[in-house]
Amino acid sequence: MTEKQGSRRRPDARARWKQNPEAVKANILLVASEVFATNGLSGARVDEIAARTETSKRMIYYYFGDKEGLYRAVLEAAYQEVREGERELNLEGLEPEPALRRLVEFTFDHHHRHPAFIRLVMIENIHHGRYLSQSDLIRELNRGAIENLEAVLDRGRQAGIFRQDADPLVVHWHINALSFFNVSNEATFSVVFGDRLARPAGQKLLRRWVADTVLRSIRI
Amino acid sequence: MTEKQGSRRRPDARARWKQNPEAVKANILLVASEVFATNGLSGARVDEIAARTETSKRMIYYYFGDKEGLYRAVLEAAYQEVREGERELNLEGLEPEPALRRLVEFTFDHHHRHPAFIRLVMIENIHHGRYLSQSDLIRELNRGAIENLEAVLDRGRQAGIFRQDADPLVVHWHINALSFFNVSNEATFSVVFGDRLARPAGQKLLRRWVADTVLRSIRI
Amino acid sequence: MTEKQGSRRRPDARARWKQNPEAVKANILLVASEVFATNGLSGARVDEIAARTETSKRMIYYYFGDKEGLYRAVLEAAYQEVREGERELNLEGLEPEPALRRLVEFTFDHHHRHPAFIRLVMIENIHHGRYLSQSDLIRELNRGAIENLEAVLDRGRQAGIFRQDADPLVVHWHINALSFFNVSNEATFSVVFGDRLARPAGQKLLRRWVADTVLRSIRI
Amino acid sequence: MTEKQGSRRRPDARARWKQNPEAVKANILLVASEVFATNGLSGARVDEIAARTETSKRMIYYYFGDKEGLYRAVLEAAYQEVREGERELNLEGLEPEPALRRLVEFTFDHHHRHPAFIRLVMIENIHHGRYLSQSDLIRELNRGAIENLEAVLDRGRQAGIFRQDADPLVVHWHINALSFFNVSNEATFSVVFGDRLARPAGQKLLRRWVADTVLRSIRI
DNA sequence: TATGAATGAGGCTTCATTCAT
DNA sequence: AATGAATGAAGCCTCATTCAT
Repeated sequence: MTEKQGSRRRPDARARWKQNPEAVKANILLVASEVFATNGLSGARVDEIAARTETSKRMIYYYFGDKEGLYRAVLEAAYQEVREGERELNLEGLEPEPALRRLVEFTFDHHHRHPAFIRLVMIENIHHGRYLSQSDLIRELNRGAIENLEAVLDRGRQAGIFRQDADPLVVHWHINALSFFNVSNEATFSVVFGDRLARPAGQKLLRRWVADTVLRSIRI
Repeated sequence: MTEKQGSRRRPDARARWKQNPEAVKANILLVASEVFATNGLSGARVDEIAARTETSKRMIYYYFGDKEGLYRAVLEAAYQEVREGERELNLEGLEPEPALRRLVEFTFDHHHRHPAFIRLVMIENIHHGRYLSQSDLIRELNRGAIENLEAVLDRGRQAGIFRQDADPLVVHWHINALSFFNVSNEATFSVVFGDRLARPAGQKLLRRWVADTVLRSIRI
Repeated sequence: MTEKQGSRRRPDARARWKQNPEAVKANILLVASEVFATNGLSGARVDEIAARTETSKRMIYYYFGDKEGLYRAVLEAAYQEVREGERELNLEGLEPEPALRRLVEFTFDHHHRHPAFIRLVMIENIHHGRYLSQSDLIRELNRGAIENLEAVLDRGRQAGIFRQDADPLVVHWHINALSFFNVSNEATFSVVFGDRLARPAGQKLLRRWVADTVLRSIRI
Repeated sequence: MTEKQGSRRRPDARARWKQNPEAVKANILLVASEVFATNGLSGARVDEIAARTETSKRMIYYYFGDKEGLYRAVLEAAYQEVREGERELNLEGLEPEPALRRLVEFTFDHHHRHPAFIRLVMIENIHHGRYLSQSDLIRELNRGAIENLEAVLDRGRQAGIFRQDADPLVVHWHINALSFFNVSNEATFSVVFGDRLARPAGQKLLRRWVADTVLRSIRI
């Protein structure tokens, strides 16, 4: 009697994925994210993605249409995941200076911990932002980032410790430029100038330098 | 008889290239640089490079071995050209602060004017600096950059206006990070946050901000 | 409980098809007929047929076995529909000449009004009549056509106005050749010689020409 | 000495084709013509064409771009070959009636002897003349056909034996319709009505019938 | 030194069909 | 009777590279 259950669902490894579209899609996205981040859009091989997946190449086309569709989905998922991480920051409870320092350090650490995301953004820039511009979702996701920062700057200005002309977009640009470059250009920078800044001590130094620099740039 | 004449009396545009290996190589490099910068290493097509060249596909293989060899040559040529531009700076004649500001502005402008070079570096980072690390030439080229900066910082320190702990490598990193990101991430940044900073007024604002920021970061 | 209600109270458009095998089959045949006529057997896509249907792809296989089975069914249905149209002609009440003229004009008009049928026959000829020859039904359907014509010719012969050697099969061939070609080759003929004969005035001209020609060919 | 020749050109079977673009292209076209005529555009397989060729699949793409490009080339070559056959007719030396009869019989025989061409035209009609309309060459080729016929009709009219209202385009249409249908619909016609008309005696009968019919249709 | 022709390996994608529920 | 998910085989095409002259 209970045997019936057994015959109804094979509990083998493959069957776990089958008939579970969300899991299959998530699995494909995860693998594709790695492969695209490692090899770029034209460098990535659909065959390699499929091979590292729990499912087949055919399902990639079933769910994502074509290679570009998969790349777009990977890009959206990456931005989404990243922005979700930022929600937990809760800068409102801190004084302006500590809040800003925390935001910088968070961004620096975050980019450092997510090189695959950084590489996807680099790749997307190689493609002139063509695929990103096709996504409405991503534009929305990023509005919030500026608003959070603006609130901190406002409080700092009212407290008389931040410059009146501090431009949230410029400060956001500033924080991201340093945090992004730290990861994106690590390879060539290390080849040319040695890896002193890439090693733990160097990263600690840079992290402090970046936070100090940003604060100095808007302090009165 | 008449055939020989025919081959001798063709001083047309194409013929000028032939029998002149250096010119042929330079022409190939110029075209390849554009194509690689636009499409990346795997995205570039040897056929497209050959078609846009004054010579034939066979010559690419003759002079550069294979696609990767051509890419390496393009990379070396790009770094070389860029570093040559920096020689004319002559910071020695200026006071430390103006000298540093000039260096920052020069770097910012330089990167802005050479997006193809920036893109080649981005592409090389996507490839983990693999091809750059094969080039001895490039490592040498860049030592000088640090030395120039170090001299300025030394003078500033001795004049008592720059921090004692100002690290030339970190300052170089800092200047480059901001100037590089400005070009490398223009596409995605504009898609997500609008192109206000990418337009002339925005670039002017950023240029000043970057110079101010760098100076503030090392001023006592 | 509430779920059962949910499934019972859905008398919407789609549900009307369900539980009614004949309607489902007819719907599939209608759609498949259009798609096969437009794209040919190998050019037609099962997915497209399914998508334009009120039901699902699975039902196509359930009712028709495979793509070829569906094509065969479409072919049979098309011939059947066409022959049914011919029943209403009632040539017996007319004198031989008017009867024959009416038959020609009817055929000409009929083919003109049923390009999808013509195209299915063209497609079947591309396939060397392979699928048609598998259908016993179709052979039967067509015997009648000859018999009708033969009766008219007999009456004309006995009246002394039609040639004694008028061969019903040849005359049938003749009528159909002209009426069929008019539709089947319209595209290429228009491309090469212009569409003068394809436009209404041209069709009127051809219709008369065809009827006249056929009559002249068997008149004494 | 003469050995040098031997070492310069390997006279084996494959080498005959190599380095001889026209021969390679002609070989591909010949094979492709058969395969497309047999299977249609979507039914034809590039792999099959390549396999039956003296060269490789790659060369098909080298010379013809893609499957459709090859199909277009086949179509053009087929029309060209057919029209070249018509040049030798020389109707000017004959009296109007014999000239017209000869033209009809020639067309009838010609279509009968070139079923592959007929099938290509059928296939092109299935595709709504889409590829034919892309060819400027083909339109030109066919103008001549009408002019030849017009000259014959003119002479007949002046001799008082042909109808004044005989329209060259309609007569051309008429001749072709019968000759074309004879080949294009042989398969389905035989399936439905038996192959009496398809066998030699039947073809002889039809050939005479067609010529008689056309002459009757324009005789005064 | 130079060129058009040639190529094999592998890339992306689509197809008719079947499975699990 | 019905459906969305799944699939293997095969389709078309492109790539970097080499050959023959």
